[in-house]
Amino acid sequence: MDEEFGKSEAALVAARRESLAALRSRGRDPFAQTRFSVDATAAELNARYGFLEIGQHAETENWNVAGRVMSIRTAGKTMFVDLHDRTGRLQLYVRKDELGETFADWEDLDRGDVVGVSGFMFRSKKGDLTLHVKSFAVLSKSLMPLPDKWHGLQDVEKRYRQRYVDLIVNAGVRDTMILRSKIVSEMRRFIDAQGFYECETPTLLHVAGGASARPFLTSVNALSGEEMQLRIATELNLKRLIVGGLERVYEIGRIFRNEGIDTTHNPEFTMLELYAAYWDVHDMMDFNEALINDLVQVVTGGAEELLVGEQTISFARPFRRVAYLDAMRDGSGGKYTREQLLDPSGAAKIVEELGLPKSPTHGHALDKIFERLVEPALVQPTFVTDYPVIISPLAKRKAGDPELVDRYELFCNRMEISNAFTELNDPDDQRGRFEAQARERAAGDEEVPQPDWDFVRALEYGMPPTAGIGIGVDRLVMLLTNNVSIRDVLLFPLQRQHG
RNA sequence: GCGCCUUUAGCUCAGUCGGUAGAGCAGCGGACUUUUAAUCCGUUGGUCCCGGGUUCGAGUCCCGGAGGGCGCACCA
Repeated sequence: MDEEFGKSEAALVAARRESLAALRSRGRDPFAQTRFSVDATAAELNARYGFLEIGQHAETENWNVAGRVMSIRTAGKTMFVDLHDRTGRLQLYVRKDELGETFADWEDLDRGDVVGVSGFMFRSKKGDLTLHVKSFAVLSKSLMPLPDKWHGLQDVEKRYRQRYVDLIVNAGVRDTMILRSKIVSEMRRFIDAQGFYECETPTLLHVAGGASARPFLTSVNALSGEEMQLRIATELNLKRLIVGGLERVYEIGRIFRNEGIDTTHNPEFTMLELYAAYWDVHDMMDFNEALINDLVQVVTGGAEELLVGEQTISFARPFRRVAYLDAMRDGSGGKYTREQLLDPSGAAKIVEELGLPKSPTHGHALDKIFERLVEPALVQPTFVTDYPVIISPLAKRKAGDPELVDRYELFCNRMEISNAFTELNDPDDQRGRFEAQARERAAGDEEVPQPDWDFVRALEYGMPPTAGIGIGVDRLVMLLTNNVSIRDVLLFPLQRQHG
């Protein structure tokens, strides 16, 4: 029969189909309707029976556990099986003299099959807590061969394209994704405790604004094919809700930017944006510090330090603070002054001196200079404050220093983690800045968003003084889970269609 | 978009100077009533990413292409 398949993967699948047929012939259809009542997880049983000594049994207590068979070790008329569920591993022990004819069903199980087992706990001779199986059900059949039991799945391409296989065999990936879920849920808990409303704003917009990025384009059949864009930020709609009087709002949502893909960028990513009426940028800094500190403690079980790569990063409060222009000055050994940096031709000259590619705009030049001179040193959490207004079109000017705004970015491990400011609520100033953007766009810079004039109208109704923040959730998770690529914290990172 | 690296059995990987494809695991058959990368004996399994070229002969060298990774560019 095997000859009919010829190819080795097909032969492996054929062998599994044969054991499927064998199970069915004995009335054990893995795909039949079966309701198996699970009453314990691997982790629960391992914790609960930690007291058992070698050879000791807890025969009077019966447990029902379900999971995937990940290793089968036969020893004559007994078997040891590793069962994996979402909480971890549990060893099973099976004896032919107890199961009789149904022992044959165990012999037809393959690595990867899903079973439900009932039995009692004991500690084996080698000291492993083990479930002694009294009865069982085959709950699903795995027809595909699994990767190497020891090396797991290493092929990066296959790991991303077939994440389900990666999750089955690579425990670290599962741990990271579960930790991500815990981080996001703790984020919600922390925010909700301060009276914020979680809001859902549209993903499909006529004008994607609130950031500078190329949007994805689509069209709506029900509106005669009207052109629409996927959002590049949630900012403008959340601020409309502040105008509407909700006062404390946030959204943890998917953002889409039609730009490059690399270790810190995926075209769709998750952003937390949060707005609080009657807060200013300093309130937001306190909030930000407390939130990050809390998340670090949740991840570490109470510590305020994280090992990221080779570095230990301390999240003890307060975080370091440095003003944007001061950081540039210090990063250049005192050479580059505020006057030079805030002058478009002065900044262009610095770009040239540093050997950076020529920048199309003053704002772009400042970013490049900052990236070169300051960012590499921002390993410990640092608030960079007092950004120039020219790179902050939605932030309020500093009192007494209108070239700067009340804004900060939080950097950690050389990555931007959050961006926050006191929101611009003067509609005339906002209109002026949008008009300036419209001119840049007309001059050919496609990254600059189209102005959202209705947003100006909303401000004309009166927005309370407000502070807002955006936090890149994926990058924060990278930091908290010690991963260097955004793909390793995304379940399904974008990949080119199969070639 | 550019540069570098990479692609060999289901998985993890070797493959020398260009000489006709290897291992471990998994699978299959067998032994074993406390194993845990179980062990022991036997054994199946290949579009060497794709397409050209050079050569008596290409997994190996050359050209083109595809997928993936990293870096650069882009990403306030």
